Amino acid sequence: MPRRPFACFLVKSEPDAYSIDDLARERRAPWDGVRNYQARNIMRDRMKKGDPVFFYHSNASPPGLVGLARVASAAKPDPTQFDPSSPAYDPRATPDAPRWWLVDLEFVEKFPRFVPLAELRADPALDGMELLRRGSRLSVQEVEDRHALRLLELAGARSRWAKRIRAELAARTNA
DNA sequence: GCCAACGTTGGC
DNA sequence: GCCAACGTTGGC
Repeated sequence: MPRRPFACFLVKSEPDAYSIDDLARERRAPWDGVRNYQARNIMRDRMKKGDPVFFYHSNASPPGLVGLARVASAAKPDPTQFDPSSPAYDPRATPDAPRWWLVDLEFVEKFPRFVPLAELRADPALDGMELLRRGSRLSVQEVEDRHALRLLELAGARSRWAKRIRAELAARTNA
């Protein structure tokens, strides 16, 4: 039984709250505190262990694409929803009926080239990306193959794993 | 700091 | 089910 082909994703984070450097330091982190149903559904239903995840800095100056991570776990309940001392506490959730889900992310690389939002917007190859939609606020998004391939090119991704992903995306996109 | 766009809540 | 009010996101 062949493994499902990977799908690509993107997460946004405000670097003041949690940056790519934080993930680089921690190596691996639960992507907790997400309180949007669409974003939850993507983590719970779409992300699989081993999928590539682009890391984007929002509310930064300038905002832009900074690195690459990888889904490192299956989806599981977000423990912060049960913790009254957490800002992400949700009194409606119970361990028997969790409302919010997360996956763990692991650090892969900080890109050699930071790609500012303005450059992403100016690139015709990225037309149609969720991130670039007017008024888009979704903090966990799926990324189409052709867009993922372009992002890896623009950022000059150089990790061995990124190169493998890139080759596979190129093959898939041409198929 | 401003403000447009968005998602959620809650009255009806 | 509608929709106004509200809080949040995030670019600029």
